[in-house]
Amino acid sequence: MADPALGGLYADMEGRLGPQGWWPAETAEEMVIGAVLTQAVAWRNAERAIAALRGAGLLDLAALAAADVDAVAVLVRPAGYFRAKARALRALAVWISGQGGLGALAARPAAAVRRALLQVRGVGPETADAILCYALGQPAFVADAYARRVLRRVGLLEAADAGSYERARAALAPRLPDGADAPWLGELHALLVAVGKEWCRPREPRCGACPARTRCREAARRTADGAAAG
DNA sequence: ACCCAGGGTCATA
DNA sequence: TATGACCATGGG
Repeated sequence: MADPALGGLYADMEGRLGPQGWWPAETAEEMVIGAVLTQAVAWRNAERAIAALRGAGLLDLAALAAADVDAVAVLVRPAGYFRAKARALRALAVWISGQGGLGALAARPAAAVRRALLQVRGVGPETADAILCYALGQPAFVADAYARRVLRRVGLLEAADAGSYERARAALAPRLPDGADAPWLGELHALLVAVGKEWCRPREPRCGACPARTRCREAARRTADGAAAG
């Protein structure tokens, strides 16, 4: 059943932080490309790779599907893991093109599309959910590390559920508010990331909700606690 | 010289 | 199912 606290948390974060404008991409295809490039890397670095692809005329799926993997690898090098990401971009572009493009995928059942996305090498659960939510308009929640950390901190996720992506996703799915659509879930995720970024920083007093050696800032903690109370 | 960042794969138990 | 090694660049 729906958990009213999730809606309250959303409202409070939105009121404090305002619209986050995710996903920062000009087109749905660019969003898909960015989803791969930002894996385990600061968004700043993904942006450099995106700019390089744009400069080479490779910022669309049809072009990537036909491009040489090694040439793509050189371009996306600033995003790290460049060989793996070049291969993933090509595999994803080939698959999506073969399915008739993003428009055709958006019209298919989300669960089936998710399973298929996970078969693409280089696409894991988080990337798949991000694509579903931000590029395909499906009501998918991205239960990434920031979201899990913040939701656990504010008491909306048990520690055991916050430990892994799939556990968190399974625990949250039935509690999403009725009518939680893609724009709402996308904004919820963006807000959770914003709070998480502000909340946990290096070289601050230790925070139990953070990864080892990560420390938290007191002011941001009040923001999160306030959001939990609201 | 570390530690971290908008993950995922693969081998292993 | 769940760990651990590995992938690689850029910023603090």
